[in-house]
Parts: sequence; C-alpha cells; structure tokens
Amino acid sequence: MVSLKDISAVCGVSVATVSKALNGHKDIGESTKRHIKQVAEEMGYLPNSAAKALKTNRSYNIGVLFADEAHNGLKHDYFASVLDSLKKTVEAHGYDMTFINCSNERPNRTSYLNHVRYRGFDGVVIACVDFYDDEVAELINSDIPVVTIDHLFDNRIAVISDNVQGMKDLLTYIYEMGHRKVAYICGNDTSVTRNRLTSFYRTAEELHMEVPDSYVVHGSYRDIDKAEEATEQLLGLDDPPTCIIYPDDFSCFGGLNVIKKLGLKVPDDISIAGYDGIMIGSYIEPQLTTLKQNTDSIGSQAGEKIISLIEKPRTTVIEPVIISGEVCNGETVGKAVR
Amino acid sequence: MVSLKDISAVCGVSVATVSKALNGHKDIGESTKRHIKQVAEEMGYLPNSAAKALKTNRSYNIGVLFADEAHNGLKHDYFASVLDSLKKTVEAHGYDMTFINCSNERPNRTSYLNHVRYRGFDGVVIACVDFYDDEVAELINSDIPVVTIDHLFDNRIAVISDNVQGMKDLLTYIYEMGHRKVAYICGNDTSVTRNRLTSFYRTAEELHMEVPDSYVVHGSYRDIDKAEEATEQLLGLDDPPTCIIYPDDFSCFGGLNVIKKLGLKVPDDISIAGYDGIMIGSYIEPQLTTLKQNTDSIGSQAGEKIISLIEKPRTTVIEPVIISGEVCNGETVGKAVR
DNA sequence: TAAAACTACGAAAACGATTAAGTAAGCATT
DNA sequence: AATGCTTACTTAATCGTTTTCGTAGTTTTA
Repeated sequence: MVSLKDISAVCGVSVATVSKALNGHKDIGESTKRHIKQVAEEMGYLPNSAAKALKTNRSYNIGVLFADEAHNGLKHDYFASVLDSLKKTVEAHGYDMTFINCSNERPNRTSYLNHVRYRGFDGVVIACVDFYDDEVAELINSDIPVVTIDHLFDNRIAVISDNVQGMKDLLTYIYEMGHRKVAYICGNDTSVTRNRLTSFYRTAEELHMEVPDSYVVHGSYRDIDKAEEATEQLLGLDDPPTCIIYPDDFSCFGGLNVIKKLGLKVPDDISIAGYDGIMIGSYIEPQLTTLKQNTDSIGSQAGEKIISLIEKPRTTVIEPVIISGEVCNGETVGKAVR
Repeated sequence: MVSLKDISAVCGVSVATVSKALNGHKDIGESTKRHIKQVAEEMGYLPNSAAKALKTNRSYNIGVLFADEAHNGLKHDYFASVLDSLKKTVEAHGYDMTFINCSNERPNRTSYLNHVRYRGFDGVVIACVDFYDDEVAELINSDIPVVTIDHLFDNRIAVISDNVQGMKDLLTYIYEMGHRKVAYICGNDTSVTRNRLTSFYRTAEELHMEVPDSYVVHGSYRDIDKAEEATEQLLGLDDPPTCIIYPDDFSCFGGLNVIKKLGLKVPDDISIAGYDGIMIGSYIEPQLTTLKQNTDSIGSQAGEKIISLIEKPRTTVIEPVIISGEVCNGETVGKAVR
C-alpha cells in the first residue's frame, strides 16, 4: 500500500507537504500541489482510514443499532426500507455504515456505547430496538451524536413517522367511506402504538364515532396468528365492526384468512385496512388499503440529521422531524353497508 | 478516553507491559497481569480500534457489497434474510459488518476494491450484485479474502443455494402430484436462473415430461407485472399447463391475480409454485407451495467461510458450499386433473 | 562458581496520517 | 538598509497501539 511517505520520496518533498497538498491546504504552491496530486494518482495512493481516524478522531463511519433479538431487524420490511434509504443518504455524504454489534455471544461483549467508542463512530442511528433497554439509554445519554427513529427522547433528534396524523387520515378515510363501526387491532406497547391508539380514539371522538371497548384489541406487530385470533374475536361479537384496522400490512393477511374461512368477502361483507404500505400490499387482489409510511424520507432525513449533528453540532436544531405518510386507498375498504 | 498510557501511569509499569498483559502474552508475571487487568477494568479502558488496526493491519471488520441500484438490496427479502444471518454469525465471532459504499454520488468515488483497501476490511462478502461488473471483477481478482453468495468464481469460495437440486425437488414434487404439463417462468439471466432452467429441463427429461418451448417464459425476478403478463400468456395457450412455476414467491401473487381474474381457482383449475420461501407465503390462503431456500444457513456459512479465510487462509479449502433448500408443500399445487 | 537459561519487564521504533510551530527566501515598506 | 510580511515549505510531535530487542535479576546447569 502506498503511503504519504512513498509519495514524498518520489516528489522530493516532506510528508507534511504531501498531506497538505492532498488535503488542499492553502500554504502549498499551486505547481507542487498539482505535481503531488498527479503522482499520488499515478501511484494509486489511498489514504489509510485507520491512521486518519486515529489522528483526527473522525471515522466517517456511522453506527446503526438494529437489534434482531426478536428475529426482526433486517427482515422487517419497514425498517429494511428505512435502512436502505439511510444507507444511500450517508453514503452520498461520504460516510460508511456499520452495524453496532449486538451479539451476546461475541467475545468480550461490551455495551453498545463502549462498542461505539471502540469503533469511533462519528454518530449513531438507532431504530427498531427496545428503547427501554438500559444499554440503549446509556447510549442516548452519552455525548455521541444520536438520531433515533420512531421514538422520541428528550433533547435528541428523532425522525418519526407521523402516526398521529397517519391514523387520523386513515380513520377519516374509512369514516368517509361510510363506516361507523371501526375496530382497531393494535400492536404491542411502544410509543408508536400509543400514538396511533390515542389518535384513533381522538379521531373517532371528533367524528362522533362510538368505539366500544371490545373494538380495540391488543395484539402485536407482524404476528399473523395473533391477527387471525383477534379477527375471529371481533367478527364474533354481537355487534361486529364493519371495518378492522390492523397494526401492519402483514397482519392483514391473517385477517383475510379468517374472513375467507368465515365465508365473508372483502370489502363487501367486511372492510380491512393495514398500516405500512409494503410492496406486496398493492399487488394483491383486492389491493390493500393502508397507510403508506414514507420510509424513503424517514431514512434520508435520519441520514441528513445525523450528519448535520456531526458536522455542525452548533447550528443543528434539536427537534423531532415528523414524516407524514399517505393513505393508500386500495380496495379493501369499501362503501359501508349500514 | 483512557489509553494504555493512562493505565501504565497508574500501575507504574510501561505501556508495553500493559499492552502485553491485556493481550495475555506469556512474558508478564501473573500478579502484574491481574493487577493491570483490574485497573484497566476499573478505569473503563477500551482499546482504540483505529490504532489497533493501524498497527496490526487487522480491522475485525467485514465489508459487504450489496448493490441497490435496482432498488433491491436490503428490500429484497431473500438477501435481507441472508444478510441478517451473516450479520449474526460474524458478530458472534467478534467482527463488525460494514457496507461497502456503492454510492455514485459520494465525494471522491473510488472503486469497490479501493474502498475496501481504504477501510482495511479483513474480508468481503458479495451478494446481490451484478457479478459481471468490472469493479466486482477487480475485487474478486484481488488479494482480499472474498466469499460470494449465489455466484461461483474460479478459485474463490462461494456459498450457493442449491438451485439445481431445488428445482429438481420442486418439479419432482409437482410431477408426483400428477402434473405432466408444467410451465416455468424464469427470472432474468443470471447464473442462478441458468441453473434452475437447466435443472428444470433435465428433470423434466428424466421424468419423461415434455416441455414445449411455449411453456418456458423468460420473465424477471420479483416483477409482479411481468408475472401477470406471463401467466396470461401461458393460460391463453391452446394447450395450457396445469402448473406454473414462478421465479420467486412475489411473482406468484401476480399469477394469483390473473388466475382469479380469469375466474379460475388455485389449485383446482391451475396449480402454481413459487421459489424462495418468504414468510408471507406460508400465511396466505391457499398456502403457497414453494421451494424454501435456507437463508439462515447461507448467511451463516458465508460468515464462517469468510472468517476462516481470514484467520486460517492456509487450511481453508477453496470450494463452493452448496446449501440445499426444501420443498415447502403448501396448497397451491394440487392433484392434477388430466 | 562460572556460564547458561529463564523470567519479567522496559525502551524504542513503527504503523500512516495530521498539524502546530519554525524557517528560509522573496518581496514590499519606511 | 533594516524591518516586517508573505509564501512555501520542513521539522517534529502526536494519536494509541504492537512488537522486537534489550537487559536486569534470578534460577538452573555443569
């Protein structure tokens, strides 16, 4: 590997000069600068990131924390999309993206924070984890630049899908389709879920829709079995809902199964709506009505924010970024028959 | 950040001694070793990965190349699963995983190989890319330890899903269900596709099934529109097939749409089979018959292999690792009515 | 008892970069 | 002509490790 020293030898100047020339400092003559750059190019010079990081304390590397204890993480469509967009964004800024090791089996396991320090990540993006984990808290409370996704911490930048507005839009759409008896199967208890649920209740109230307790079922995300169970329960009520909102698009498939089994048809007999906007939803028959979260925007905003936090900490405003989604009016919510 | 020097000051020994004690060298007295380790622990010492890498030329970091030009990559279920498993494996061995920057927008764009050298990755895993890309070739032909996924290069370790056996098993299963007229919509031209196609023809021959040219349609992966088109084409034939094999599970959804539109029923009127074994396939109604690729095993094998290549290059045998899949006999392939 | 061998540690160079401080030469200023 | 200011470099320290080569002191061997 050719180093600054090699170049300096060839050019007959000191390493300092080479370094400065390559980094465009102004105290190097134009002609020398050109010559050095040319030689560096010819010799195939590449800076050594380790040396650079050691000296400058900047790694140009962003750590991402994506726990997969629950076998989620990368296999989770929503987060995979967000991650994909995040990756593109930071890469366009010249940063790389490294996963923060969260294996418990690894030798010398250290906390997330310690791992971040060890690797010298310039910043960290956290998503899809248990935000109440002590180690996550430790990371959040450290001096490392952090952006969280879909969870808000005090004094930290968060990029959040607008679940409040999203649920409001979705329920309003359903209302406008004539439904007055809408059930909601919500996901496991997270701030995302709480926001959606609150918004569900508030919107219903605004629309003067009554929501019997039996219409709100506590399920969990991407759990098709549970979705089936909940659907069965809802449709078995004396006064069943005319529309069911699921915690996510996958869960809808569970709903569809039960509905089919009961000999009912979507959307004629019962309407359903999902949440997320996964690709396959718009290709099935009938096309899924759902709230499409803007994963592209969430990922890219998270990327822009973490880089801004790293590069200009003083002028970066610390406030949540809310990304709105969009009702994707497919065919699974039909005109309500009263 | 506390460094070796700080510890050496506290312990009253030299940095060399501290380094050696912490790394378990044998030329340090037992009691000193214990003392140093304890002090290091108390002071919250963390090695500096950059300094370590600079000195040792080992980064304990694995680069992964996952191109997403085609908006695939992380959003691709199959590869996301593989990646997830790869991540777990390398992390358990104490390695981190970093994406190889493939953004064309980034400042000072360099080739993949140069980026790998710059970051000092100990090894690289390549998947889901255009294997005929010059930059990929450059990387493959370098002295960097490389493992490829689902593509075989001379003298390099590849971890490959057994598409030959997979297609054979799938077609044989379909044959055993009584089908004699089986069509195959294949994906775009890659070595994976060619293997499957060859195996399809060969297996058909072995089973004495005739495959008219019109039964083999060249489509592409995860392209639902194309799958719909191809399905329509196949079902419009004078002598239509009784079963259609799709290039992947997603494409099946396209097939299902067309079939439904034509007023046909799966599997009574027409059978279909996918390939991959994505989660949702086993939850839809009727449950998808497909060939489940063993993504866990593919990812973990790739991880084990790259680490073996890094840590014991001499004794690592350079040969492809073939991972077999499994027919997942759902309900979309029924008994053939002749 | 002198030589050889071990044991336990230290000094110093090195990895490849960055950067503050110094310096020599050339030029303008008074 | 002495001074100061630029310009264009160089020197040398430094980041935090690892590792080779010493070197005292102790123990074993002949």
